[in-house]
Amino acid sequence: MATSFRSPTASQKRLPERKRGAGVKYVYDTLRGEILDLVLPPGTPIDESQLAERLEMSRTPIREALVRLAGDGLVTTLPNRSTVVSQIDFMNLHNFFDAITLMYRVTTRLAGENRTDEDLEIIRAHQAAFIRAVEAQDARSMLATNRDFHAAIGEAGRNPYYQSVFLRLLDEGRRILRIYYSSFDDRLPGPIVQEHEAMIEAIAARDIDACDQLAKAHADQIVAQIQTMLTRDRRQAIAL
Amino acid sequence: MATSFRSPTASQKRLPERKRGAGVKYVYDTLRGEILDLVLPPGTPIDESQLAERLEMSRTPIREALVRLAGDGLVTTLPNRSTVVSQIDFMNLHNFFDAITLMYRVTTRLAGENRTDEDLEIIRAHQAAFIRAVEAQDARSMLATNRDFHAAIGEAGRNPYYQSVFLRLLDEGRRILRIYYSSFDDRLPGPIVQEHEAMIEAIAARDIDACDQLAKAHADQIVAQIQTMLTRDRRQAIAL
DNA sequence: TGCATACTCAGTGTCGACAAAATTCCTGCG
DNA sequence: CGCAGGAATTTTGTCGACACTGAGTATGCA
Repeated sequence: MATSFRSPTASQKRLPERKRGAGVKYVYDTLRGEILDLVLPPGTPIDESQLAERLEMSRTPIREALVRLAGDGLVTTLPNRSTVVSQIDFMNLHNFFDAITLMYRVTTRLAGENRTDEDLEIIRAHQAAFIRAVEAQDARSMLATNRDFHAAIGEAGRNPYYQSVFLRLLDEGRRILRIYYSSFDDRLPGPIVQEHEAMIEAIAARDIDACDQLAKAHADQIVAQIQTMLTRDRRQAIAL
Repeated sequence: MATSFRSPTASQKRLPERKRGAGVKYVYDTLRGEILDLVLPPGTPIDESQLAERLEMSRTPIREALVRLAGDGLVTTLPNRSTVVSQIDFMNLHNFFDAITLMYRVTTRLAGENRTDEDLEIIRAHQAAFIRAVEAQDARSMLATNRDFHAAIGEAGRNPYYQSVFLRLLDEGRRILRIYYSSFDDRLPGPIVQEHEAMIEAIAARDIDACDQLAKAHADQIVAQIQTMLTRDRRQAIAL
C-alpha cells in the first residue's frame, strides 16, 4: 500500500499539484512538529530518500528543509552520514534554565514597554487557546499553545535578536516538557494559567517591574517543575 | 576570460579536485566574509548561476550555503525571486544596542565563572591578533579579530544558547562598524584595546562583578562610538 | 577461534536538465 | 507620446541520475 494515490494512467507527464516553494515549508513544518512532539525522539536518524518517498517529492526540497532545521539546532548533520534529531543535553540543563529565565524576563519587560493593543489581543487569544487545551487535557496542544503564548509576548517586545533565541529556547523547552507530560500523563500544569493571566495584566498595564517579577517567578516555577520531574524519574530522562 | 583554468583536454570525464562536502563550506565562508566586510553591501542581489560559474561548482551547494546564510539572517530570500544581502535596520538600532549590551555582560560574566586556563590562552591569542591589526591600521582585520575576541569569551562562557545570539550580534556589529571604519579611514579604535585587557584580567581573576561592569562599559563605549558616527554622517548611513 | 582485510551496499553530496514564476522588453492601440 | 497587453528572457525551484563515503558483512589467515 501507499505506493501512490494518484491515478496511474493520468500521470503521463507530470502534475505539480502543489505550489512552487510550498514543498520545503511543508517538510520543514512537518518535521519540526514531529521533533517537538517527540514523535521523532532525539537520536532518530532521518533518511532523505525514505522521507522523499513518504512525502512524495524529490530529495532536493527535503535536503533544504533539513538544512534549515539544522540551523535551528533541531537536527544534527553528520557529514557523509545520516542526519539525526538533535539530542537534549541533560547534563547541561542549567544552561537552558539560565538562558530561558533571562529571556522570559527580557521579552516580558519589552512587551510591557512596546506592546500595542493589537499585540494584546493576539496574546489573549493564545492564552484562550492554552486554556482550552488545558481543559481538554491535551498535553500536545498545551505545550504548543504555551509556546505560542510566550512567542507572542516576544513578538510584542519587538526585538528580533532576543526573539530568535527565545523561539529556540521555547522549542527546546517544548521538547523537554514533552517528556514531563508523557510521563505524568496530561495532568494539570500547576499554576501556569494564573501566572499567564497575571503576566497579561502586567503587560496591559505597562508595569515593567511587575512584568520582570512575574516572568522570573514563571520561569522559576517551570524550572522547578522540570527539576522535580528529573529527580523523580531520572531513568527515563537519561534513557532519552 | 575566466571561462576555465582547467586543461580543456584532460577533463574527459570529471575531476572532483575538491573534497566531498567542502564545497558548501567554501561558498558559505566566502559569502559570509564578503557580506561582513561589506564587499557585498546590503541589498546586493545574489545570482545563483553567476556564483556557480565563479566558484566553479553546480548550483546545488550554492543554494545550500544560501539557505544557511538565510538562517543566520545575513541574506534574505525572496520566494521565486533573487536572494539579497540583508539590510541593516538603522531605524531600529536601539534593538541591536540593547541586545548586544546585555549579551556582552552575560557572556563576560559567564566566562569569568566557567573559563578554563585554555580558554584564557585562546582569548589572549585573539587579543594579540587584534593588537597586531590595530598596529597595522588594517580596519578589516581589526573588525574580524575584535569579533573573534568576544566570540572566544562567549565560548568560554559555555552556554550555546547565549552564544548563538551573541555570534549573530557580533556579526551584525561587524557590518555596522565596517561603515564606521570605511568613513573614518582606519583610525585608532578609541580605548578598545585597554578595555579588552581589563576584561581579560577580570576573567582571569574570576571577578564576576568586574566582568559585568567592564562589559557594560565596553558596550556603552562602542554604542556611543556608533551613535557619534551616525549623527556626524547620517546621509551615508541612510543611503545604506 | 580471533583478527585483519576486502567486498558489498545503503545513503549522502553533487551534477545537469527541465519547468514554473517573475522581470523585461517589445508591440500595438489610444 | 504614453500605456496596456503579451512574448521573450532571466532566474529560481524541483527532479532524476550518478559518484563517493562510510558502515556492515564476508572472507582469509594465523
